Amino acid sequence: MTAEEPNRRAELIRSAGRLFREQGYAATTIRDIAAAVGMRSGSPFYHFKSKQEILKAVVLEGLNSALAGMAAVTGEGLGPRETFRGLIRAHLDTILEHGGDFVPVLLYEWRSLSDESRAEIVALKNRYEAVWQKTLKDLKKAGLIRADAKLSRLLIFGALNWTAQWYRPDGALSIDDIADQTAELFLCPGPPPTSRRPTRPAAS
Amino acid sequence: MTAEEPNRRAELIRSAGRLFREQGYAATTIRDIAAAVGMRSGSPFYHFKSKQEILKAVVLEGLNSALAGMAAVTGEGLGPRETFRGLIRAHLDTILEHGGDFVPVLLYEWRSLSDESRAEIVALKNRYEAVWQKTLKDLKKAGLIRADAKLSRLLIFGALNWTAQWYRPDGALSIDDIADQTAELFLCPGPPPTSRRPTRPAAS
DNA sequence: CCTACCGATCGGTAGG
DNA sequence: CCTACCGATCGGTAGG
Repeated sequence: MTAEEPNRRAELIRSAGRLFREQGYAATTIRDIAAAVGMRSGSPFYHFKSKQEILKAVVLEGLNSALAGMAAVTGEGLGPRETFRGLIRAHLDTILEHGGDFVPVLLYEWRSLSDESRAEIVALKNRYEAVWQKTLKDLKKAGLIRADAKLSRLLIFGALNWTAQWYRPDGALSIDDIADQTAELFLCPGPPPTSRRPTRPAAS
Repeated sequence: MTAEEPNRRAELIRSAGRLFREQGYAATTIRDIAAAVGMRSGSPFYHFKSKQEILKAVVLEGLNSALAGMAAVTGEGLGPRETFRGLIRAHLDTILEHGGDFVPVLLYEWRSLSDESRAEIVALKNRYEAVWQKTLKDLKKAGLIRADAKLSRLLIFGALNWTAQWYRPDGALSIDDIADQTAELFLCPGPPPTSRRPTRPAAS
């Protein structure tokens, strides 16, 4: 019995994530969440103090999986170019792979978090963005990226996060396709980092 | 008295747009909207049949202003390169300029629309996207764009729509800056359309 | 457009 | 984790 409790809690988080993503936080009732895991309306409060706590748990789940995916990339000791491509791929995986409801909830229900929850989340979010920012700054310093580092990050995040709205697993584009083309878009043209070619002066 | 009714209705739409954007549709009450324009809770129903109708009106407002901005660009008879840049600028204007609450509501409250409202909206949305798609196809055909036309549109929409989350009028980047750099990102490098240079074969 | 109100639903709790 | 329930709020309406 006690061994099952973490599972029930995890089930609630997973179901809540899906419902929050589909309907939004405010439009999802405790009764919806309870029914999705076969509980009665009062029972989720055995696992969570409030509806807000469920939202926070969902968002934390998304943030932690995003940070884990990121750590797997940065731990490989790759160069900035490969790190960049790996971060894109990891970001898309976190958002798009089956069960990827948590990060979209973070993105689109940010305003529904209580001030206290938001404060707790923001530190993790900053850590995530800081790693991206460092990678982009390195790329910019090496002349491998076209736009400004900070604007690049914001535009990339937008492009990637928006995939949650149109990506279909059975569509024409695989996650890898999207990752590759997004990376190429932001990187300066030219072959892999073997022969580095500095900026060519503009020919008249 | 009768001359003021359209104004009151427009006020309701504007206030509802702001509230929907800030709090989300489900979390905004009729009482919130009424209070924002100095009405009592029952009075908005004199102007709208239901809360859903208010949402539809807000979204239609956003879509129509987006289509108007687009028409102003395409009506100038510009080349594909300039049309592209103009569409980006118009899109950002619609989202970011003061009072730009309507389109973000469309983007983020899409799921809150009733099926009937959604069906009514989707035709306009398709028109908007079709113009973009045609411009991008022309650019691709002319070798002026890097990625695939359809993917380009989806990535651009993502990058542009995401600006609603971070753009600040008093920030370092103007709307023009963002428009310029986004356009340059997607366009093939090279000087303006005077001397067109075809794809250079990859040097070893 | 206001007053007064209704039925339904919702987050949350007590007590087991 | 269920039963039974409460207070509050919400979308919407009647009648003026």
